[in-house]
Amino acid sequence: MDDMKNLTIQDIAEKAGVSIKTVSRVFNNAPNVRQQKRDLVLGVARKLGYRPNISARQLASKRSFVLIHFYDNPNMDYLSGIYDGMRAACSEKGYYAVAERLSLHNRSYKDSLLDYLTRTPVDGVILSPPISDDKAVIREIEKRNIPCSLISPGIKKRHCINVFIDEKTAGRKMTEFLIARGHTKLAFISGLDTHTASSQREAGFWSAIEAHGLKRKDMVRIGGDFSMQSGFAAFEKLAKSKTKVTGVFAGNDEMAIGTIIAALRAGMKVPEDISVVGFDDSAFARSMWPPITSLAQPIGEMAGLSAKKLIDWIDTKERAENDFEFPTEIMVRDSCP
Amino acid sequence: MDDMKNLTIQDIAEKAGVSIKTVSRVFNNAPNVRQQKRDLVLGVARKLGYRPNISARQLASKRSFVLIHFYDNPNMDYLSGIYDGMRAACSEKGYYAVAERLSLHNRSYKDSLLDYLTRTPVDGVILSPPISDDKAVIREIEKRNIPCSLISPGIKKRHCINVFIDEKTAGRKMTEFLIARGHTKLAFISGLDTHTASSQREAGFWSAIEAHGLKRKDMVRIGGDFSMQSGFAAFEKLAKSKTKVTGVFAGNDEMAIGTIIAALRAGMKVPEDISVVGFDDSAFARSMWPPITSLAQPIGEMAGLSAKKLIDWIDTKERAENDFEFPTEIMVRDSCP
DNA sequence: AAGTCGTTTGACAACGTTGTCAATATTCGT
DNA sequence: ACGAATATTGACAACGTTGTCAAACGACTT
Repeated sequence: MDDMKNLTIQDIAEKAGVSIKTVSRVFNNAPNVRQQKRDLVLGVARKLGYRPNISARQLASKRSFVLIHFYDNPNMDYLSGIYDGMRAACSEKGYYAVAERLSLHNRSYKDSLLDYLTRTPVDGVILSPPISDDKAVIREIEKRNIPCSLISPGIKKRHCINVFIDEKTAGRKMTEFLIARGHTKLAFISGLDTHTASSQREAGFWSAIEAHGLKRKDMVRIGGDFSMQSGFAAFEKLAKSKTKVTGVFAGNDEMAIGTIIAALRAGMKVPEDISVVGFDDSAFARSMWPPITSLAQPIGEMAGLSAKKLIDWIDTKERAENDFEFPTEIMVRDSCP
Repeated sequence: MDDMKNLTIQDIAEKAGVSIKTVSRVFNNAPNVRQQKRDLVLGVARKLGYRPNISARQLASKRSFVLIHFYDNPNMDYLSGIYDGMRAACSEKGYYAVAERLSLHNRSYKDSLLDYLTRTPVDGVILSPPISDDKAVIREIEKRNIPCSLISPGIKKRHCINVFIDEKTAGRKMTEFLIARGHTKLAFISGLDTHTASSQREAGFWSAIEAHGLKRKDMVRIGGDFSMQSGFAAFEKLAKSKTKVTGVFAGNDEMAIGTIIAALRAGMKVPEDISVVGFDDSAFARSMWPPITSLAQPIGEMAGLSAKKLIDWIDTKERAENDFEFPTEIMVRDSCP
């Protein structure tokens, strides 16, 4: 079964009666090929099941056909959403999707970035929070003229593609959801300060409070770090607080889980005694008991669009648009029904 | 910064005063190169910072330098352990690590496998449970003469590399741990039946029960499916059971988490009222509250060895040994201190 | 009908490695 | 010390694609 000789551009050229260069042009969507020949070549190629050899392509064109996603936040659910979206878009265009962790805590992260970019040339880069806000990283990429797309950046960069949701509106929407459920004393558990989106969500929270005429002093603001642990700790602080909140807005699902577990341990019922909402709509939010009401962003589509626009940029060497906003949706579940 | 001309084998050959073929030999660890020249070439290459061009290498050698890990179980923690281990071993040898989900539930999974193997040639394959027990998948890989390594296979295949822990002994060890803590009425929550390792763990459980003269009727066996949900359901069944167990052995950490959450909801304290142990030592086991006592297998090392042996096999075209057993360790935490 | 200018096509040389096989060193046996 | 055998080296042609540049083709103009 191993003897199936692989087809080359040569074979297709012969069968179609054109030069190999024309076949090459067709497969690269190059301009200046008569439609008739294009169809002919495509027909022959499809019939024979030809696929261009990647290595030869890379070697000759000095392009790698690789898009890389640098991340730091190890939220697996979010990551695999991005990866899936990237891959779908990439495979459609004959590109490869790669993911690489870049630890910002690590002092030498810049070295590893450089090392990586030098070692394995990449044609395009996607950055997700918190790296999408790291100026040093962005500068290095820019310096090399590598097209770059930022997912949910705190500040949109005009020389990058920016793909995002309106974090503030989302935060506000979620808060209004709690208010609409009759909660008037709320807690907000923030994420890390390095994560700009987190503060925007918080801004949305306060804007909802204000818009609905609720009192700021009925609100409790707790600093977390996106970890389950910090959600747990947040509940402990809440329990000690004089303000008895009935609704908790956690900056992400993991902190929501921590909060719920702590509440259960303290003998409270969720959502009867306290309602909790999360953010990100992760798998755990869905499989937790009770399942957690959470704000979903179409992260797969966002990453997919990132990849697609990046590929356009690489192929045409220019960008049409820069900014792409995506809608969000509240997934209503038992933790705040 | 983009103008740094990349070094080629040619440059190294000139500086070292040898032919390009000799440089090539050195970088491929080919035999029949005098040590003196080898050192010379390596020295020059290191000084200049030369790295072989992957594409050219692939093109000329008709090898892809890619090891792929096919998985189905989407336990992110386990997966990233495998990925990290693979990557460390791969990058050391100039190989690439790729991971690809192969959904066995999906009727067309075989097609996607074929599609994948045809599209992107791979030099070696690593399969993890439950795919490491899928005869059809293994057969397809074998048919193409692609070296293959199985992680924790139910049945060891003699034409594959097998990397595993002694599941039965591990199950027994964990059970004896519970018994040593004074628990005499136990529950075992099994995983999916398709996961052979799970039944072996269970066998270990029963063998410990027998060896310690405990009564089978004091034990409750509950069928789960590795999900948090099923751990939750398991506790509900336990609560209804006439046998009041004090120790629960969950087949993996997610079920352990489900069980604990259900116990908390029912107003029980963990570990005071009921002790729970898990399996896999996942990140969630560590960050849960209480943190979960769990059995750790060195999955990263296992995957690393898989990759290393696979590469040896690819490079030398023959296998030395087949089977590699790894030790396990109980990570004692608060859920059963 | 000839000239002009863009559009389409193709010939052929890269790209940076490894494979093949012949040439040259080195070692060994006597 | 002399072949014979073996270990080491190198020249050069692949590998399958894209880049370059010139040739051929069209459609217009005049």
